[in-house]
This record gives sequence, C-alpha cells and structure tokens, in this order.
Amino acid sequence: MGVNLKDLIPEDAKIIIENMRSLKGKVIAIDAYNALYQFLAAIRQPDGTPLMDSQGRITSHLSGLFYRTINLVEEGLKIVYVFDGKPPELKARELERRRALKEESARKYEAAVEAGDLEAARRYAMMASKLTDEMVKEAKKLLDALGVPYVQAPAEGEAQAAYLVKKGDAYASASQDYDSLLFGSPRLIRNLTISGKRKLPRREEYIEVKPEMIELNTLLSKLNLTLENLVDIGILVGTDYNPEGFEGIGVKKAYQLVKTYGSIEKIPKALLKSSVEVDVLEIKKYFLQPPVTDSYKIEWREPDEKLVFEILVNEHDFSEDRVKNALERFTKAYKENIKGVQTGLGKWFAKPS
DNA sequence: GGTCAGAT
DNA sequence: ATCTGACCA
Repeated sequence: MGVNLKDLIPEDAKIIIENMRSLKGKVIAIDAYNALYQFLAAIRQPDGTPLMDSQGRITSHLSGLFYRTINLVEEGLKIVYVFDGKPPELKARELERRRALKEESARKYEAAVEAGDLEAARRYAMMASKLTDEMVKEAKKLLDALGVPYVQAPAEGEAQAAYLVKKGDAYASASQDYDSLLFGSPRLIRNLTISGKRKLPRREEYIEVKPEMIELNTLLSKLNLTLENLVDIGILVGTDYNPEGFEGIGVKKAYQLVKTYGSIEKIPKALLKSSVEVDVLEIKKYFLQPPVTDSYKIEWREPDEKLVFEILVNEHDFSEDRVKNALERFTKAYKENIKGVQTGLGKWFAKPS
C-alpha cells in the first residue's frame, strides 16, 4: 500500500514527462515488487483469470516485465530493478493486514464467480493477487537472460532505490508508491509506462496517464518542510509501519500539526489517538536511516536471446513470433541506447559474440 | 499492462 | 495517424 501522500503533493511540484526522450540515457531504479505486483494484478482476462502457461503457472508478471522493460529500453532508459529483501519486523502488522485483505478478496471473488458478476470477479481477483517467491525468482531469471541488472535490497526495495539515487548511481526511483520520497530519494517517477491509457476503477472511462516526476527538494521547498517533517506527516497519516495512522488525521491536519509543533514528538499526546501502540521514533528512524547495501553492481549486458526464448517460449508457452519480434527490438535498442554509450573500459574489452 | 489488427 | 477492442499465456 505505502504511504498516501497523494493529496499533499502540489500540482506544481510534479513534472509531467510529456516525452520519454527527456529521460534518455538516465538510469532509473524501478521498484520491482511494485511493478511485478501491478502486472500480476492487472494482466487478466475480463473474469479475473491471469495469463497462465500449459502447466497452470501464472505468467502475467513475466509478460508485463518483458514488454515494459523492452519499451523503456527502446526509449533509451537504463533500467535497473530493485528487489525487496527481508521485510522489517515493523512491517508485520501491515503484512498481516494485506494477508487478511487478500483472504477476504479471495472469498468475494468466489462469490462473484458464483453470481456470474464478471466485473466484481475481476476486481476481487486483482485484490487477491499474491506475488509468490517463485514469481520473483522467475522474474530475476528473465532479467538475467535479458542482461538487465537488478539490485537485491537487504530490506525495503524503496529504501535501496532511494539510496541508489542519493549516491548518484541512478537518476530517479520509479514506483507508484511515495515511500521512496520518505526514504530520501531525490527524484521519484510515477506512472512510468509508454502506453498511457488507464481504466478508471468502477467506471467505463479511460484517462490518459502520463509519467510524472517529483523532485524531493522542490516538494520540500514548495511545502516549506524538511525531509524529517515530511516523514512525520507520513507517520501521522499512516505508513506500512503504522497502517492505521492516527485517528482523524489526514494530510491536511498532519501538515498543520507538523507546522504548528515543529515535529511529531512535540505534538501533544492528547491530539494523537491511535487504536494501537505506535513507536513513532522507531518508524522515523527507519525512514531516515533504513538498512541499505553498497554491494551491488549495475551493468547491462547483451541479451541472451536463446535463453530468453527458452524461458518464455519453451517453459511458459509465450508466442514464438511475439517474443522473437520483441527481442529483435530489444537487442537493437540495447545496442543503440546502452552498449553504444556505456562508459568505462567494458566496451573495449567486450567479448565478440 | 501490452500487442496486434482492423476500423475510422 | 489514431483509436478500439480482442487477445495474450
């Protein structure tokens, strides 16, 4: 779920990316869990059935990962995925909340199928989606075959992605969630896709969605806040580490409280009612100093087309023609946009193939 | 979510 | 050239 800062971000703190070319050559650290989960939830038939191979294994996440990665590389972006590690103990309640929600959704899905309500079936199937360890493993395998790098975070992927951007190893983090901003990412890109039509939930309407970038510094100065203030606001409205937030506090009140008292610690306890015990300081510390690692290498390699074929076509029944065509585009894009412009000695010593 | 082909 | 909708696995 992540922290909901949507209504806190002023329109003029968003940079709408009208043309992907403006990101050409930039390293973008994509929150892998966030991307895979969205593919898994969205790539389904009208009745909610996901794409599956002949052995009944779900392939929606692989389809999304494959085609979107190719599109982004074709636009000249240097993609690196960041995978979650072990979730912190602080997240236990949120994980339990999600598990319960999925269980509930699975029940509602069955009921909707029973009632023949396709629309509801699809909605609940989406909500019931569970990204398994096996799916994550398969995704990493595909990335290895494509020569697209990924970083394994020790804990939260969003924190590691933010760290890559802070260090300058990536230009921006990409996720639908705002958490990487709280983890201090200097730039966050949301809606990072090429084809920008999205169906509004519960409506027969489509809206055009364009990628948008939020710069942390711009955001903080527009709101006249420090990063610590922003973290405090996040905690007041609720984060993965205190999903309940505080009673009656949304972004508006949270902003006022932080502005009035200077920090969450100084807000009178009487104003902060919560159904559960919340260790505010621990959460705050987690956002400001999350576990991250320096042991990663971000290098793009030429795709191993045979291996990609083996995985997608032979193992998972993707159409040979489609994969072939997509790989052709990808290899061409790799050569033009990544290989040709990679710095360092690598290219001089690259093995002839 | 993304592709592809047919319609406009 | 852009849009629509069926299909993808």
